[in-house]
Amino acid sequence: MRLVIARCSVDYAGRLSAHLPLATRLLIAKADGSVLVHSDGGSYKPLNWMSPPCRLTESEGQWVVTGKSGETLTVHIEEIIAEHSYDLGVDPGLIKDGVESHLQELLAAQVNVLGEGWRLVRREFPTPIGPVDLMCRDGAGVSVAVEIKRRGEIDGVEQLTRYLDLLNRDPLLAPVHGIFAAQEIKPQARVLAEDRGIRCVTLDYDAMRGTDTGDLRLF
Amino acid sequence: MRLVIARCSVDYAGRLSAHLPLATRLLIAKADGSVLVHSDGGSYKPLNWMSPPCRLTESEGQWVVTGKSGETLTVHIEEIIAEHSYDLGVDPGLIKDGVESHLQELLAAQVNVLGEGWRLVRREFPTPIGPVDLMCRDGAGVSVAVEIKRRGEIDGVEQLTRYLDLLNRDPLLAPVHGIFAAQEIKPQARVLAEDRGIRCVTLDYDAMRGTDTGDLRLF
DNA sequence: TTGTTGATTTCGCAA
DNA sequence: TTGCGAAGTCAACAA
Repeated sequence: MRLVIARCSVDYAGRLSAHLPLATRLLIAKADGSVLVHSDGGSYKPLNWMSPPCRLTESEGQWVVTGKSGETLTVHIEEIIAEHSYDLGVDPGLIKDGVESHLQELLAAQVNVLGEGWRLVRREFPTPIGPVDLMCRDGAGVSVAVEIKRRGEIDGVEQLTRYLDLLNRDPLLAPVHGIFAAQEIKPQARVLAEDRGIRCVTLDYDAMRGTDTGDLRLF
Repeated sequence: MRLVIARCSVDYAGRLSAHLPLATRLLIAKADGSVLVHSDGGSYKPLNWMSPPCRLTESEGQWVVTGKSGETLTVHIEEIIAEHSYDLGVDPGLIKDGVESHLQELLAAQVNVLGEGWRLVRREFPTPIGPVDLMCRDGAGVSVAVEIKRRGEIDGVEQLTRYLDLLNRDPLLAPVHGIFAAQEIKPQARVLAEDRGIRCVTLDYDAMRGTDTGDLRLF
């Protein structure tokens, strides 16, 4: 990995065009040929960059990085303030815990929190337009399709609506009710869901993780 | 901006939990307190990070970065291989050209390419659930709502469908037809749109930009 | 290889 | 401040 502090201007030509006026920035050239242009602020996103696969061609006062489909990132270097190079080796990678699939696991093990006497039919219930997160039957034996999101927005309601439209054409299943479950539900999504007769449930990840899952399960 | 090359392990605890085993990495501490942990590969996204606003607390062999809502990024530093510090100043920022709003401008100036005798009623035509990108009338005077996307996916078709449902309740406008226009339309989106009687149009940004009079290429 | 979905998305605009 | 849609989104996973 090469780190260069330089006064530079940058031009990108690809799906869009972008330009950065002359200023002092950090240039990172990674081992795979990718280049990042960072300023001393903003979030983790560089001001400009080229993703791999790509190739860096260096000439006097200019870097040209060419991407697979012809995009180019051109860095005009006015002055190099510092330059360092290090061998980092391959990174062992990130281990995550607490994403949407975990929510699905937890709720699948605790469908009783949706209502008295509910049971899980199956996770990832298949339909021609994709799998329903959870298929349940409520206390009265009525089918309920559950869509689980970390953040509940309109798209999720539309997705569940398409599933329900389809599932309700199956006389063996119909009527199929719907539940939209998320850690956080946006007001517009809630309004749309309830307007369509879909029940909204807010999930508490920490509470679900802490709950003993065995005590109310029915088989 | 501080650049540190170090053998370190990293733990994040926030909306999710994440862990990085011991390895050599680049640590970037920006002026606003944010911290980025980069490896020598991947894309522009760091392995782990903390977005501003946040605060970096340093102690012997350990950085603790605390975010506004209590998330923490903890970097356990085993060995510092190199450390540099630079004053970059404030960046003048990025200038972009070629995004969705430009597509809308271009098509608004060339609605005749959608059909003989078409005219623009207005851009950003207001409805209670948000503005329609373009409202037109075709050669026969029938209203047509146009939704423009850079990438046409199912969400965009759903969005246009909601507009059409609403607009067709207005007897002064009805019947209102729909056009889904994008630089690239996903097959599923095309099928759904055409199933609902919405016409799909693929836009060529370069051709539209190069055209004065509107010989837009339709595929 | 292609397509679809989630994300500690981030970012920008408007109400 | 909040909400919502766009992004050069990226990245993981399935078909």
